[in-house]
Amino acid sequence: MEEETELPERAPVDGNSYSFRSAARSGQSTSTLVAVARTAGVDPSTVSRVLRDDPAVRVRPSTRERIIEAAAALGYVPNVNARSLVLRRTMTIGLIIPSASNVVYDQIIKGAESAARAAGYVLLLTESSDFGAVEAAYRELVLGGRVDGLLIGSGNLNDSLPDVVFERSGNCVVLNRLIRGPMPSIIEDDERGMNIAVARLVELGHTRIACLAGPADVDTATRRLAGFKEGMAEASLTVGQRYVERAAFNEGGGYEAMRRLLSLPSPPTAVAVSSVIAAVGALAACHDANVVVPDDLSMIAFHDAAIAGYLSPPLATIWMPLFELGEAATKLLVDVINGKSFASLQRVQSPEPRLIERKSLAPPPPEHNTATARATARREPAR
Amino acid sequence: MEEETELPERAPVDGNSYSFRSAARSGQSTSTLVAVARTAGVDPSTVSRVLRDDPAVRVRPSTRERIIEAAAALGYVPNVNARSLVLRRTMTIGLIIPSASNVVYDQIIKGAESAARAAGYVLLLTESSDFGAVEAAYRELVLGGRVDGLLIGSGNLNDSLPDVVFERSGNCVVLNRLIRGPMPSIIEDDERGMNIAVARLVELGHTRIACLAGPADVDTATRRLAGFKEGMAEASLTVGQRYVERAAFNEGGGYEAMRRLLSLPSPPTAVAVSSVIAAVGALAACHDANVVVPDDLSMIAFHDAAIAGYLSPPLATIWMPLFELGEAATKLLVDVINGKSFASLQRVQSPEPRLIERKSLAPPPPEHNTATARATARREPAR
DNA sequence: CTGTTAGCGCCTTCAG
DNA sequence: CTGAAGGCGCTAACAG
Repeated sequence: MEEETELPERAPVDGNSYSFRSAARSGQSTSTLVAVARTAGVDPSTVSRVLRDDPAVRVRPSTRERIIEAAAALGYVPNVNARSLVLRRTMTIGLIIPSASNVVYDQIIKGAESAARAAGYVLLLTESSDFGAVEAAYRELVLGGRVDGLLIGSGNLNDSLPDVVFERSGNCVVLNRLIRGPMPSIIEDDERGMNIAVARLVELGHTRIACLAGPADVDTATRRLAGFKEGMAEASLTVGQRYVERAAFNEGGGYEAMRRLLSLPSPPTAVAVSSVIAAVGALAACHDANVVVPDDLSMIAFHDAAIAGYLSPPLATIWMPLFELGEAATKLLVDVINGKSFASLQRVQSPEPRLIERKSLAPPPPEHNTATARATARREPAR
Repeated sequence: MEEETELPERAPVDGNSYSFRSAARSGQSTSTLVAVARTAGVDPSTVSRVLRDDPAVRVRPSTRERIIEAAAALGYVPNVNARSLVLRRTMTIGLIIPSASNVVYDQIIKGAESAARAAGYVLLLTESSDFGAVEAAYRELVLGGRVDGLLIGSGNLNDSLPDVVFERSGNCVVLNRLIRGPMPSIIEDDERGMNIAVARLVELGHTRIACLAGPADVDTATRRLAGFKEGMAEASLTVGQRYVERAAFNEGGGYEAMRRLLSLPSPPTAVAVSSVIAAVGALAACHDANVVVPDDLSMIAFHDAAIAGYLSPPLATIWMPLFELGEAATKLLVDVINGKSFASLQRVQSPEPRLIERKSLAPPPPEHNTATARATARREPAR
């Protein structure tokens, strides 16, 4: 079955230096509207109208055909810059996110791309994490006329949105972030998701439930924590003294925070983790401390991802409608761009968050077992 | 320590419908070159020259200052469409990749972005996995004049590169893929990386070494497999009958392939996995089959990523210069765009691939132990 | 129904 | 050293 596609075993490297200068060197299509018009024997404006399916024109079929043929023959592709210049719109939407390699943003991107395409727009992705970059992006992209609007998925609450953006405050939608001010913003029901997680842990019989929350300056983290507390209150449970840990949304953050929770005099029997990636680290901390999930500790994480099903044990998660968030944000932005009215704040409520049950969930261990396990755990050396 | 940033406990949703139409509705800066020229009392062309630091101009300082001030006061941002139209270059590079949420492409993107910025370009990211999309992207982006060139990181060997792209064959660089034809292409030394992995396993005393390779139509997978065989040959080891598994580069692929390897009559004592993500699945398969890594089986994966350090056990990897690949590809493309000569095929050779040692590596188990473990393993139920 | 004209905002020869 | 003029490729009123 080893059908190797033929390839030099070790391809020649840095060989033969070419220096071909392609015809289309400047990167632009060589044939223009006038070229097409000439070969079709009509006026450029007619070509423009026909090629754009301008409804306000009814050329005779033979002419239309001639034009289409000429365009095809010349490989004509309209120049978007010229078009944007006169139309004053680029049919491009900018999306600025902290990091593309993130299961969360991946789904958001796909949703945004889908909605953009449906509305006739293309997406221009930019990575950057702080609002300083947002300002730069706003200038370069929106003010520079490169895009018609901007989806902003970066930045945190403590940063203030750049003045330029606020002053003009047009053509922007903030995504997955709650922002004060006139700018429309669209988020998920993070509280609801966390409610569901806590409710499940309560249902299993847990009372000593911890929350491995995200950083204090990220509002999704704050809203998830609020949902956690809400869920605990609804179950008439108190949130333990040191049962709320703030940590970065990455493996290292989850690892360290989990270590702190496990070293508590009276550690939790369940933990709701604010992010799948942090949960990977949290699981690692459990392994290192000989704490068995779910026997000693139940774990559930916010946001579902393929990897969750392949951890040890497979990790229960809360699925959130991230694709739909990307879609909704894009639709909202398109409305903004077109001057339609819109709600200043929206939550994506459907499909509903749902629990993905996996093996990391179990009833709490009998009391004495737990104490013993933890005593052992605390003596384990650090990683 | 719970410094919650103030927020409505549950913010009002879908409330007050705005319909403000911002001043900059069309998304473009309102102030133009002529506006700046008027308020500065000079000619537009002078403003243009000063603002671009045209070396062929020495205005008197006072004039220059007046211009700069006027531009700042009006918040002037040049319109890139107009500029591109006349310059015939957009200073934008398109990057087309299968999926952004991939630790591999993440690093490539960051490298490309860095090099692009350094050369005065911005990156336009597009996600799509097949060459059909590449064709569409080439038309829309390159021929449409939206970008000056295209970095192509998608597609596989069995697809043929679209005719348009081949005919024009300008302003494109293929990245992480080996392509026949005139188009420049830049890759990593995948063979070398795999050599290192095999060498380490051999050094530990393994002889029954398997390769969990990627799909046959992806050339990186094929090159890694070639490196595997090369490494085995160098150690005078034979590659076992069924010791080469082809699987998708994802968790599920790794899981299934590993299951097949473990169910072999005489299973391997070590496995080199072609991708970290597949390795996550492979590890899960081991857990499910009660095969202990590294006691029963050593594992090493191609490409390093943060998550590798937080798996159970932490997974040894081969680090590859992916950031540098992105950088190099971008520099190459910039050369192509500028008509400079370039090598048709390049390999990124520095920094060198290196082994990241982690706990998934150990000497092979004593012979009889292994047999027993495997007999047990085969009786385990499927996940 | 089709051609004519006038720009969109900017850069770049040219004169002055 | 600065202003004037033309045009990049396209679309959108206008005429005809």
